[in-house]
Amino acid sequence: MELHLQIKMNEKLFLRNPEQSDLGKKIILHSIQLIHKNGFESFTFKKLAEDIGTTEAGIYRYFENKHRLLIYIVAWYWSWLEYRVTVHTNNIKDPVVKLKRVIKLLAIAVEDDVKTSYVNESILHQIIITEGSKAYLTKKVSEDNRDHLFKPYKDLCAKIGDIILECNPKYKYPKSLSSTIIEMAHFQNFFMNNLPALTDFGKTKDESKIVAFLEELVFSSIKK
Amino acid sequence: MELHLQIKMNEKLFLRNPEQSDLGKKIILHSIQLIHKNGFESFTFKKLAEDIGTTEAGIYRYFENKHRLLIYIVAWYWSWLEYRVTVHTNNIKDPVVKLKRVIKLLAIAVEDDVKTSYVNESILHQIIITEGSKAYLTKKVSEDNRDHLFKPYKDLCAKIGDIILECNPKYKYPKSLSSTIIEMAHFQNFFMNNLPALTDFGKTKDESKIVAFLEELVFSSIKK
DNA sequence: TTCTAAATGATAGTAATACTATCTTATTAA
DNA sequence: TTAATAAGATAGTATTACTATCATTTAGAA
Repeated sequence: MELHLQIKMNEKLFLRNPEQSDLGKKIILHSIQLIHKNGFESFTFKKLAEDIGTTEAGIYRYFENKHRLLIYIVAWYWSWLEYRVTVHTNNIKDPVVKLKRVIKLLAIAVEDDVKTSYVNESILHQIIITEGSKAYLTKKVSEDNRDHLFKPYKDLCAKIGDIILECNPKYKYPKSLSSTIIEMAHFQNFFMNNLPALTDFGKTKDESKIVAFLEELVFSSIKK
Repeated sequence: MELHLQIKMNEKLFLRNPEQSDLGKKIILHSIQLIHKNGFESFTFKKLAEDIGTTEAGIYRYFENKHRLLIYIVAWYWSWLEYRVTVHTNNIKDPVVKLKRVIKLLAIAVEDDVKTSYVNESILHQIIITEGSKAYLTKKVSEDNRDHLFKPYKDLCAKIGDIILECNPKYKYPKSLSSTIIEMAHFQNFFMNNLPALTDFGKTKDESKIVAFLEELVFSSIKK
């Protein structure tokens, strides 16, 4: 049996659904590669079009602008991660074990997932680390939020917050701790690889150290 | 007695030192205002020049490009914050009290500091929250780091890390916890004001709740 | 199978951005 | 007083971020 994971995306993220055509899938695939290679700032629809072998106008039929495309990619990532969290915490009773699994899913790089052939999840993870917060760190954040563009992120945050509450129903900051874990899983990774003085992991580039740090941080906070 | 605080900035941050001329100070003052008003993405040297009443070329004599100017502003902010940390933790013996003061300095909005007339510190704080991480979240981060452009941030992180170690010399992650406090002081503020579902502070916009959250996070982690 | 609508390709064009260059005038320090 | 230095004025270029139009291909319904 071959599984195909299809993530339902908010219609406001795009002008034409990129999942429903070859060109659309190419746009996602190649934009992830290009952003990973050169960074979001130097990423343009022109370069993307050349990369794909189509024209700028072709891209604009799918996405209003490159920021919307970034939000799309980021939203896709968070949806996919929430799916993985669901799968990996499913039959587990102990919320502490659940939370440990979640931390690993957040902090450990993934292997490419065959189920979604037009997305390369391992480089996607790298992109989210460097570019993810740019999706919301803008003047338009409230407007975009009103259009529910950040729903996948908020859903994931809520889900992890619930697991935290399962561990300790009296803990006062489940959502803030949840967003802290999510952000720090990525930022500590970025720091480890690029500004190691901001971490205690040196240049080991060993993600399991981030996991250990986050576990200590989280469980000392929420223990009853 | 009138005090004038002069922060010595890394020479590589600029082409011509903006602190040493009227035009330079205007560039800093007005760029902070403009970035605050419209966001970094829509900020251009042309608009800045018009705002000041000079020409684009004039700005380019001080800063290579707008990203360098952002790094300058961010670096200035971290230097200034480290100075404030030094002042406010000076004669304090108890490292726990010190660390609490630091958390407040990080998380509570400042009033404009008369000592540095050409910088508006309160809106600067707002800018750093929204735009601060864009200074290093780029493809050039290693290059910029080699030029020591992030030294003020790293110095502050080290300083807070040392206070953490004073609280508990055996704590294993002083620097990572330090960078976590710094980043979360800002991110939780941004979330509270723009994406409140990611926090437990609602739309109260009450910074003291962020302080309470961070204190609980930090002190439960480092307690012996 | 044919018709029709939708998607794509090809091309052009515009305003703004991100610079660089040059020349002149004002300021200031030796 | 002169000689450097900073600033102002102006111009120009390549790239970016779009929008518009028309032709061609493709896919689905009649």
